Amino acid sequence: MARWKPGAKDRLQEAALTLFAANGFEQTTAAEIAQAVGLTERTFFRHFSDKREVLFYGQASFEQAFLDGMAAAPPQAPPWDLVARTLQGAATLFPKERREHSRVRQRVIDRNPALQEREAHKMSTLAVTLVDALHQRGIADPAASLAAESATTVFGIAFLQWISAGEERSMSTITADVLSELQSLTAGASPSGRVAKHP
Amino acid sequence: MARWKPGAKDRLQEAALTLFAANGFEQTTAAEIAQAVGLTERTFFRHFSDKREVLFYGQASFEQAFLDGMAAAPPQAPPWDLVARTLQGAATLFPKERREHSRVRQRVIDRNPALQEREAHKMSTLAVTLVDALHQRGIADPAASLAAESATTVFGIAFLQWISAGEERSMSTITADVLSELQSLTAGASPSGRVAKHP
DNA sequence: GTCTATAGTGCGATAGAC
DNA sequence: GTCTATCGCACTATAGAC
Repeated sequence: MARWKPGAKDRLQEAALTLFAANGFEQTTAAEIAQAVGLTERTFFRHFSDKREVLFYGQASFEQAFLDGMAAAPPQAPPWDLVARTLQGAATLFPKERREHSRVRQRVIDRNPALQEREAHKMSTLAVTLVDALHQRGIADPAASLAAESATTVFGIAFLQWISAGEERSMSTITADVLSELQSLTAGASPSGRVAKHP
Repeated sequence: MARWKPGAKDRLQEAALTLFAANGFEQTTAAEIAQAVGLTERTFFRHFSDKREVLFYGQASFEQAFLDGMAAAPPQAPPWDLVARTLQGAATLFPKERREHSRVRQRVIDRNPALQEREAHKMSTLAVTLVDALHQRGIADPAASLAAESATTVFGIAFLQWISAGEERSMSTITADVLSELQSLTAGASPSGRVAKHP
């Protein structure tokens, strides 16, 4: 038996989500989270540079899924195709089994502005990563920036739909739908007669 | 003469920007900012709920300019027209005279992740405000969300261009350009032969 | 692992404006 | 007298330095 159980980071993350969901983010101290898994506050901050990060670590593999999707496109693919591919890559991160976990996590974030800030920042960090990848494919600005931001926008809207109550469709189905809605929107008219009709 | 000079909030903001630009955000304490204008740390936090907020207060009037632009559109205007109008409203906030101030502020933000988080959050707050306004015009989701996010995306990209070195065009010219680029992008091909050509 | 600075909060006191 | 801006002090948690 090892002196320390492995996976301290994952256990801290799990305990943190549970405590945040039960008692709220601000009401939970870093020391409490650490104690819950038999570690000290100091160790918590060794794994996570700040308290919020415990809910967001894993950004690298998150971004990689988007990049892998983009990489699956042919070299000369136009930007709009790359957006679609990128979203297909992202969808692989969200299989059915993760839906409930995602809902819990989102509920915690929704109740705390500091966590919303971090989430917004992680999305804009993702956009920067995607812009770089698009530049490397020879896409110039502002097309590259617009494509990258459109991808994160569509992803964000699709994700909220995916975790909404009663939603059954897969993430990849939803991202494709939202993406085509964006295309319709910019063409000057929404599909399904949605334009300017009062509800 | 009054015991307290009026406009303490504005004076704190001005002093904060100067100190942040000179010494960096983290190296500047709230107490230093307060002292610089003859107040105490406690008073600083009475005006600003947290240290970052000193660079972001004024969000309400910022958002109002977007809403005013949207309000100038006819009642049955399609979402895409509303995006364009919203951006025209936003552009009124950025006359030539503000360009240099915006550059200084942005340089401070660019050098600090915590400030980038706040900025990202303020943009997503703006998007929520715009979604509400679109809903009130009878635009349904996901069109409303996509239109709101597209507006903030175009604004953000246009703003960075507006403050870039050597840029002379007005904000409203740039937002219009970026918006039409987005339209071209979603149509499947970028203008000016930019697609998939290596630089 | 310990020590410390800073952010940020709560509450009571004070000093004018009205 | 009321109202509001400020101050002063005690306090906790975060986060980084040593």
